[in-house]
Amino acid sequence: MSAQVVPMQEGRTGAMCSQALPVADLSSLFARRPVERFAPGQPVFWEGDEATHIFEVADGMLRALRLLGDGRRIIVGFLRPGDLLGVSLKERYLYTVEAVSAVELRRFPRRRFEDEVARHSHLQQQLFSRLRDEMTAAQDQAVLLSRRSAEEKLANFFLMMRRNENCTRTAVVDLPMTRLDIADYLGMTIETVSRTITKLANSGVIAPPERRSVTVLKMETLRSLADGDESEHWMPSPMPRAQYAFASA
Amino acid sequence: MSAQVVPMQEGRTGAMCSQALPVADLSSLFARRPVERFAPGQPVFWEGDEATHIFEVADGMLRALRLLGDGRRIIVGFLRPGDLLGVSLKERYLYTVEAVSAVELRRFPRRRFEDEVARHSHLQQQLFSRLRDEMTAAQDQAVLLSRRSAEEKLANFFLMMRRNENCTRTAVVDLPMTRLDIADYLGMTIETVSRTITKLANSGVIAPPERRSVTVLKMETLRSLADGDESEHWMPSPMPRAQYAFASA
DNA sequence: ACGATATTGTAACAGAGTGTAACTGCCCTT
DNA sequence: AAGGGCAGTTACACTCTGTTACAATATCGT
Repeated sequence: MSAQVVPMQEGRTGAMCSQALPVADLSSLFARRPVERFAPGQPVFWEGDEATHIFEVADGMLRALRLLGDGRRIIVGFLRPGDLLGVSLKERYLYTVEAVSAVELRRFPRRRFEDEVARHSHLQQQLFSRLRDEMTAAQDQAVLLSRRSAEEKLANFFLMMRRNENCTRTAVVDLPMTRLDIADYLGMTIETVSRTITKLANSGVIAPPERRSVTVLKMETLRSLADGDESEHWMPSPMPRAQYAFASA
Repeated sequence: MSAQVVPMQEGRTGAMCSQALPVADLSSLFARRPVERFAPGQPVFWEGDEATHIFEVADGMLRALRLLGDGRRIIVGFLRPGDLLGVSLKERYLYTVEAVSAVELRRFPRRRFEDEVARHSHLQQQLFSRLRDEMTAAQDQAVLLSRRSAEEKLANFFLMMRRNENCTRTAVVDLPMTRLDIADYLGMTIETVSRTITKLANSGVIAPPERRSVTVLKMETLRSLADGDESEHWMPSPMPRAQYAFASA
């Protein structure tokens, strides 16, 4: 997930990590910047603020959220180390970002960031790639929100949060955020989150609820609950298909 | 809306529309391409197909959709003249695109498109701008889907579809798509769509339901129903705000 | 023009999810 | 150790939406 905010995935794949070259990749832009620390709950910037900086998450987790007029809150994504904040934005930030756990960030001036990117085509590629990932994540979230039951939503959520973790049959998934955060991300209420977690625990898919983590007991069952989406992760597609059209009606 | 698919907005704003310069803007790449026609219901490409071309909508309306394993269908956006299809994609298209009404498209090979964009920085700017719009739209859709009632969703939908139209107090909004399309876009069922439209008609906000259009009688009321989002379209933001952080806990 | 089919509208019912509120457990303060 | 505050859970009544079924209407093909 890390919806709106450019997941890293590949990032620096190890190896040539020295800063020999001036700008090896997007992350290296941030490498020499000082670390800024944010306490849990503390805001980094607000929706509507002038977008002066791009941030890279060095450590911890953050939430990106939007507020509706009547106070309803929507979390559009959670951010983790390696993610960038603020790339996809125009003159103003689209959402508020707050620290969930203790967070370390590095910031880079937006103008200079754009200059650097414009100057180096390989950075451009990377940026486009990140934007595409971000788009995909945003779309996936839309799909998740539109046509899925509480159980499916949570199953998906646990799997998304499991990213990084080893893919064993059982796993402990870290949940630094509160139930309210989860609810606002999945478009439900904290009560439904609680009830559903309890239900999953009763059916033995996960261990009895802990405060800040979930222990998955039956990974496969969880996967099947989460499924429905991902329909089938796209094999070449066997059938030939009409591609061009004849005008009619 | 036009969710995932890069709304145009500015596009060619009239004036210097001749193709004097080699590549004035993104649209001009498509200008000399032959028009392809698609009949209503006809697919342009499928989710998972290799992304070989970028398309520009010349006329008509299309829907971009994704299918879930169990047959559930999610429409991630509707496309209108000036919109581009396929820009945000990786090697494969993320969604299926089908014609809603009779459609005219122009296509451009993706490789060449990317070359052109990489070569001209002003095209890059435009492409980034479109991607940002697309992101915003995707996020707005997520917000719409997550925390809104049937009535709010439809009110929003009508307003989105009214784009272009003159902003008078009453207006006829074209709805080329079926109720099922609307339902799958808003994450509800056709019955709920029907009921809600009837309700809006009974309360005098819109005229009695017509098949392929809606006549808005009380634009302001519709706006207030749709509101809640858009919280306040961002005035400079009055209060000073802590921006940096002290580590703690 | 006519009938078949698809789309849309209406109604009754069931179920999932919500909201309120009470209750538990935990952590922190005093 | 007692008290307050907060996050989380649970229970219950209620609401909204989905489901199912059927009627009405439009669309299409012959």
